Amino acid sequence: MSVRPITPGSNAERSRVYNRGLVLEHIRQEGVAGRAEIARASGLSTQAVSNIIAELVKDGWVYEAGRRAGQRGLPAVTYAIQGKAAIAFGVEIRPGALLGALIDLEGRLLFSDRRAVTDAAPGTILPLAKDMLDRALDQAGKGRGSLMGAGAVMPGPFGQTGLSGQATDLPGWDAVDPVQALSEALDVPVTVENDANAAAMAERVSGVAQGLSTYAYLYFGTGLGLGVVVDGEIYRGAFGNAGEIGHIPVPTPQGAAALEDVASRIALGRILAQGGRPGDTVEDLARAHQDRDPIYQDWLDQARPALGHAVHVIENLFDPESIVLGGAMPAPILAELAETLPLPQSSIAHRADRMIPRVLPGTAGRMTATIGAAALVVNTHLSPRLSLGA
Amino acid sequence: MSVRPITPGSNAERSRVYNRGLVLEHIRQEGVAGRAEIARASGLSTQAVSNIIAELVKDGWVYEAGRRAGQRGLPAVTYAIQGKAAIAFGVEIRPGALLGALIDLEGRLLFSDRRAVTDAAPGTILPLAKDMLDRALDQAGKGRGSLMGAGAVMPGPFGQTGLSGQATDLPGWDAVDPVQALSEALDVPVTVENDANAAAMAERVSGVAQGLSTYAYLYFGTGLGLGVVVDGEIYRGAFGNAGEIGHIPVPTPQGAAALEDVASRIALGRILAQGGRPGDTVEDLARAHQDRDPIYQDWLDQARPALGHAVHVIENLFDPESIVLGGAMPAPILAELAETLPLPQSSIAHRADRMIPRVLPGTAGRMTATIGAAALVVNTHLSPRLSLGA
DNA sequence: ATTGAGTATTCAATATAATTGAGTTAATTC
DNA sequence: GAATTAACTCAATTATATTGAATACTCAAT
Repeated sequence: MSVRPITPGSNAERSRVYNRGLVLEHIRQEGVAGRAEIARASGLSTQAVSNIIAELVKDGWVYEAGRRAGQRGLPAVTYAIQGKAAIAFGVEIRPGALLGALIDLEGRLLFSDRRAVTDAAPGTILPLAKDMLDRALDQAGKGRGSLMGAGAVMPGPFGQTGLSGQATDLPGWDAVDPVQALSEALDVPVTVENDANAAAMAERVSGVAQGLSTYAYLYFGTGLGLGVVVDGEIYRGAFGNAGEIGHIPVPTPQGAAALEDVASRIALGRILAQGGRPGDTVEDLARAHQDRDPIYQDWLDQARPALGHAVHVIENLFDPESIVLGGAMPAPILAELAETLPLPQSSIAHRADRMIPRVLPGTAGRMTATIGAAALVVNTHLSPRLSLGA
Repeated sequence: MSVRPITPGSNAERSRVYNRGLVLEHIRQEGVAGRAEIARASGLSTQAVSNIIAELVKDGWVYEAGRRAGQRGLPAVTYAIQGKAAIAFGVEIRPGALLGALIDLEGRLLFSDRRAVTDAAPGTILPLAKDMLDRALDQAGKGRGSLMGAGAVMPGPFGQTGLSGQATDLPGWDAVDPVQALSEALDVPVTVENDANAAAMAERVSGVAQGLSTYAYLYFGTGLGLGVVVDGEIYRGAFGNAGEIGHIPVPTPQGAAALEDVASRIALGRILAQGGRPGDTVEDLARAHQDRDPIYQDWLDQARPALGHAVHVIENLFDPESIVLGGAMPAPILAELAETLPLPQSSIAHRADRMIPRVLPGTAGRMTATIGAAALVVNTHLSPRLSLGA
């Protein structure tokens, strides 16, 4: 607020970055594309597209992918993205562990690792992260030249606007600017995000949301988070804290309760523990699901209407193309939820001409957010927005 | 979906439009501003800002507003917006009436009118609208040269993406493309929006949201709508139907009910009618409020927690700077609601360092959306986004 | 009063990248 | 085989932003 962020003006160079992103975005969405086709889609002249493509070929980001036949006229030379041309690193910092992942332009996972830590203070984490990046590059056989940057996932809230105020869950990080600390330690530009937003990006770069540009992601992590992607860009709100869906009240037979007290991973783990079953790990939950444990069924019976309510609210307020369910939950549970959620008929999303399912199961597992951290970087290059001054 | 909107590429001319908008936006927010200051805020060179200012002065959009003293160095020449340099027309098409408004760059109302119609079909409305525009220009003493464009408010949903599907509430408009029909009839570029979004813009151009760029607007119209403005731009969602807050379920003592069945203008009118009081017009409601009619009190008792719940959801999902209450409700009722709404403590918006109230009373009255229609046009010129291809 | 530092501004030259228009190539259709 | 259509290239032009040098004005220190 008080510190107004510089809204960057445009000039020739920034236009080029932006237009280059448009070209890449189009190629990615179509798989292969010709120059004239890209020109029509972007409103640029064919000459401009030609120049940009030439630059991209020179940089190795795209390659010639044959000619398109069938039509009249000169067959178009098509181009495709050279995934391995560029890579991005992602780290996830949690109280008990440091996770890392390396992906390429097409979202392929080249490396992943997990290190347990007893102390997540910057002094411990930063050198570990640098180490992990070096090993990742080494193992993937890549040099720093092709590294676009790094993303980091940390428990929020962190002050997007400089005014943090609230304490983070990570001891020792209150006084530290994570972006600066990580940029220096890793020696690359760093983006910091919360888990739900990062996971949402993972789905766009390599997962089930590849064809989508405006969608929501319900993330099962510690609690329940909502990542919203609008036109290929993460929606953060005025203070960077949008998507706090875990605390919204949902109706239950016992009266209103917070969504994440009813429908989260923690909620399931808790009632399993109350019933004398193990419920701490993803595997515990998977077993409860597979055995059709009556306690799991109890959770499902209360989680389903609660999540259905959440879907209703998300659909009516955000009007997304679809809602993805993902995160630290066993894949079969996500699939079951996605298939059997009670979807309100009265929602604006309930339509006959709908092509995409209203709810989609996304990537499951503990690495989702970590991969998402790396996906953040890929996304800025593949669908840039001028307003971000990328 | 199938029809991908052309994401326009950037070039020198579009950059200029965009940068020109940045300059205007800065001047508007500051009241008066010097060139070097604008250059710092926008990242543009002072020379670029100088050129843009020269152009704006030539066009009459800004004027020299004295020199800034007090500092060291050469006193900066400051500039301010010449409100009367450009105007915008807004129309609101309803089943029973046609409303029109003319505002200038600074949001001042130059003309407003209301014509009752028995038939809202295009054949009736279009000539009437043209007539109203001509009279508006005449009465304000303005020529068409200073008219930037027109905005129109209609009952949605209309297919942003070409696929309408759902019937509109306006008979005769199903088969017509409103943008094209109105553009031809009025002979200016036309933007079409729903009432809540338009009203939200009215608040930004001339109302209580002038300093805000990301906020939400709860619009009391027929039912209850939500307009969301993100970074100065209307949030529409993937299919143009975002903000349908009226149908989301809220807890009541009698179980869950749709928000607009509990807290809307219609709901108040209905229970007043059930109690034998008149409740059709805004004046009826104002009287019930002023007399502290027990039926009004009943409505208030159920509307307050329901709206409080809505505020909670909006705050946690959108994280706005503030939420504005406005529309076809008597101003005293809006003020009472804004003051006495139960605001959840658990929301991310509940913070010590907050400068702006969480809930603000906005413009009341039946013309809000009509003025908003005109405000849409002003806003595109005063805070353009390159992605919109303005 | 004089000097120096700091800020705003202008002028002229340069740079970047997009557009335009004419011409070329290669396929399909008639 | 000619006409048509579509993709593409080349060279020239254009729009706009940036850069660097020079100038103007004011406050503060000497």
